Amino acid sequence: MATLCLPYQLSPEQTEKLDTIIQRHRPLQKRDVLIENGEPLKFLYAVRSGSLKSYSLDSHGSEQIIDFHLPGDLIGFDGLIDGQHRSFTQALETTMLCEIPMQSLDQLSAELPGLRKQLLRVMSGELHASKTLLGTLNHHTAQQRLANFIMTLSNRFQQRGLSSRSFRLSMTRADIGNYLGLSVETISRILTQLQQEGVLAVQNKLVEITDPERLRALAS
Amino acid sequence: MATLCLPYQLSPEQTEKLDTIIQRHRPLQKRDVLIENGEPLKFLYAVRSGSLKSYSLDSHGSEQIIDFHLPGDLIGFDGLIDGQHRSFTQALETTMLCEIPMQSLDQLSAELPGLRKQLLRVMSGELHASKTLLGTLNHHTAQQRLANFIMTLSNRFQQRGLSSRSFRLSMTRADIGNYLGLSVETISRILTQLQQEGVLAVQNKLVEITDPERLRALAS
DNA sequence: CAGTCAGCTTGACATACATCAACGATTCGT
DNA sequence: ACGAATCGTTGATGTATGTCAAGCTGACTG
Repeated sequence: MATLCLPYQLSPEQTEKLDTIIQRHRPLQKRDVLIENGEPLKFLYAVRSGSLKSYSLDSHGSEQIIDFHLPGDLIGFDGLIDGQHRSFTQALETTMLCEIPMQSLDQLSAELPGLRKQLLRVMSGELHASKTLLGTLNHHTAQQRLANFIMTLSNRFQQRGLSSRSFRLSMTRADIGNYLGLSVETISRILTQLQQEGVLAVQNKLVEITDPERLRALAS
Repeated sequence: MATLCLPYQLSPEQTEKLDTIIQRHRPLQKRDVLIENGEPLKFLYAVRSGSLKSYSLDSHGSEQIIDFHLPGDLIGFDGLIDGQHRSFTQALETTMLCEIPMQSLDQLSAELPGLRKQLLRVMSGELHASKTLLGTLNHHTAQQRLANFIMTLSNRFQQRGLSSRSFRLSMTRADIGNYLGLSVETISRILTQLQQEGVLAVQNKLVEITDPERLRALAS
């Protein structure tokens, strides 16, 4: 089960130890809330299938989407700072999770240097991704942002052994817009535009990348 | 020395152990480059005085500022993912640093659970700050972004026991603009505007917050 | 199976900010 | 201490993207 939930390079011995602390979580339905802001951090979660979004609420109570979580992702790192989750996390579709008790994880990471490094590596990777995204959003046009978003999804699916050419956008256009700092209308317009240019084939939630090379070029 | 470089709650015993591995680094002058992209990650650095900026170069070779580092900050976490620094880091003024060998830190963190937690906490905090900033930049006007930037600096200075009311902007207007995704001209215009409204008193690099309440209101 | 509603698309118009340009103010190096 | 370069300010103009409005489509529900 550990290999399903934490698909990283660990020795068989380490995997076995991990298995003893990882639990299966009940499946979530679309719109189910996994984590509420301010909740004590008792578990990290690993996505087995499905997807989720994390968001915070600003002073006016409107959603600010921080991240989308795909199969293989770990959820909850932002709460390590003070033992409280710092955002809401909600399922975008039917979703299966593993649940990893923080306390056991901490104990185990004392014994296993490999696990310790792995955890740091995952966090470091998230940090880097987040900072890169910042740069991307700051200095790019709407088209570049969206192209970049789709490339990033494609890459993440590929890393998990799923199709990088065609996939389902489980989030709404509004979610994408919110995440990229663009309006729904702009997302919609650019998707049709990319389709007209032969870069994508879009059919509702389904996206096929018909010209990966040009998409990559647009994303830079 | 450890207390200077890593001003976190650690026991005297832990502090003493840390002291044995922390080294003083030669002072940097303005524009000196501390870290080059792709360099192997041998040390983490802690800022004792002065300030630095981290940036990456996009495909056209132009700078994307990722972060500013103030006294008390730790530099280098984004490199843990694969043992390579993922950005350039350059001094904005004369700057004093401590240098912490990664290898010793790793060994030490196996012994000291408190240190391990502290490291995770720092990274988690950075992750949270970075994701919050993302939300801020995406959904706010130029004025709100700049107000937020100045509030954030103010808070960070306060945490380090420095004045939160007046401080020096060691980075150029262009740096601020780059970081916030705005043009130099916009930064300049909004600074004069905030001054006219009596929120700030700006004199070249020196900023005094004359109406913290209104600044906070603008930043939200 | 029909009605409803959330999600998506498309068009017309408004605006915040970028860009271009010129000039003033500091800082830096010799 | 001087000249040169970098940095900062201000004004005029352009444009990408937001906002408003209307209609369309697909999905869930009773």
